[in-house]
Amino acid sequence: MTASASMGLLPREFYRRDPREVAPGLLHQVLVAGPCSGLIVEVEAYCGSADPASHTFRGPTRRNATMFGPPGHLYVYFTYGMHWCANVVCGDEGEGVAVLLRALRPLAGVDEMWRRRPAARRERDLCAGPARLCQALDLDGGHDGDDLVTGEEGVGIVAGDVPAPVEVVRTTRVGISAATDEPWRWYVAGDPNVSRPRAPQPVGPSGRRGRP
DNA sequence: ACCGGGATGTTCT
DNA sequence: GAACATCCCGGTG
Repeated sequence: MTASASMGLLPREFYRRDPREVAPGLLHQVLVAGPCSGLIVEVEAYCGSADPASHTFRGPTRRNATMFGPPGHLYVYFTYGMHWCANVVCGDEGEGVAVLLRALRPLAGVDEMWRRRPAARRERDLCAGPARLCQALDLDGGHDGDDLVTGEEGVGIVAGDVPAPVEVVRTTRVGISAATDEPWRWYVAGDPNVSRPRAPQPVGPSGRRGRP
């Protein structure tokens, strides 16, 4: 993959915006990684110094260097001692903002995804979750910093030939303990590949869940 | 379906 | 030393 425009790769300017704008715009675009690809159906925005849940909230570190770099690159990080997660760097260089890719609908290379994810039981489990999609598409620290615009390292995002989603749901983000009220998660309504159909409900004083 | 617990190690305070 | 942008498995209804 080397000829960006001819392959329909999204241009640098697409990413050079607030991640809360980019995130919903990524729904129904196609993430390509080597022989595999998937339709993006769930994303979250992380907003740098304005966002206590963002890796870049406290400034530059070794790990988050890519996120402070130019937009349109992949930021891949390791967590929980065993999982990788992939983001798309947004905004301008130095802002430290990005969009986390949380779920895909498998399109191409599905056999390869099954091989890499023996724990999956159904096709919709292959890429339903940020660490699952990285496992399925073989994204790890070796892809941190890869340029999605040139596609030179084999990863890119191309304009989907599927129409924009009919209905998009906006909720709070998943799996964080800070800024839990910010509605910076978007997913395609009704898509079975979404990792969690609902956002987690707040836990009340009784320890019980959900609605009073 | 929904829950709880364990795995596992890097990163930053 | 604590936290962690998670996942999987095995329990119970």
